Amino acid sequence: MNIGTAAKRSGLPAKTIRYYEDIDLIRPRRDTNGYRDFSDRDVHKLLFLCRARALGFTIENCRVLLELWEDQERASGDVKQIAREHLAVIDAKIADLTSMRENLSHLIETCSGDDRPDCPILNDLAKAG
Amino acid sequence: MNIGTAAKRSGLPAKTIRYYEDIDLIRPRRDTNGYRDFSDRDVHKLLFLCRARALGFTIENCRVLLELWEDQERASGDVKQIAREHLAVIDAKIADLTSMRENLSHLIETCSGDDRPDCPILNDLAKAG
DNA sequence: TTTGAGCTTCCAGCAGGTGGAAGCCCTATA
DNA sequence: TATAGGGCTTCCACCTGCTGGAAGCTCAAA
Repeated sequence: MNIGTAAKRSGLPAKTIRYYEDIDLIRPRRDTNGYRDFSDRDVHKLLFLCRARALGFTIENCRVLLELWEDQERASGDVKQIAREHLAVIDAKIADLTSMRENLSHLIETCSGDDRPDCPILNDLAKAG
Repeated sequence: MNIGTAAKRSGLPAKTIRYYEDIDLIRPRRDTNGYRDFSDRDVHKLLFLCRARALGFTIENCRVLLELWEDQERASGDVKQIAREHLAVIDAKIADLTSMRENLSHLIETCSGDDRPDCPILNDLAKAG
């Protein structure tokens, strides 16, 4: 099938699929006219990539996960290890954002938000270290 | 003062400070030898930027906030508006990450993580749409 | 045959920096 | 006074993960 069909079936934009080929995540065969020709297996891989990316795995994570997926002999422990490391990264990001959120919402609460110039948000950003 | 000193005082790497000059966030004057010469006010701005970035404001947000900070006449409502919009962005990111986290930690829980090949994490990533 | 959609490649750019090379400048020490 | 080092300068490339657009080919329908 052509890239447009593969895009529809996998949920990824054609541009992204070409990019994934560029960085060697997938290797669809080519028709005689030069068009990419995707097999069902290719689409399956693309779906895999789409889901893994939606879970926030990096491209390099995806590359390894895809290899593990294709390796009939792999141990599930290897996959779990990657997933756990990724979970730690997500947790760190959540913690980071939550602390930002608390700081910022506190600042917003203390700001009158009217047309007077005094503003605790700016004051805080500008305060001496 | 030289860029090294400004870097130490502001907590920003010298490279980042040069970049901020490049994109016109700051305009330190120059010594006759071509070296940047930072005033206390410049360092104050850099600290402001450092804090605002740590709160996750984009560079363009920072540009506006810095202008508002320098404008004695500005209304605190303008600042509050930017802050509130940014809070909404943070909340969306937290929601996103939290949902990822839940999916992933569920997958991890169901994975035995031993040396057998059967792995629910990969199965889920690969399942038919 | 012509139109229009879909495909190809390649080049550029987004955010927000970071790394490195080549080369000047300044100071301390031998 | 020569030299070694560290800090400064500019410029260019690279990072992640795409995305947009231009130029040009191919294909199917009218």
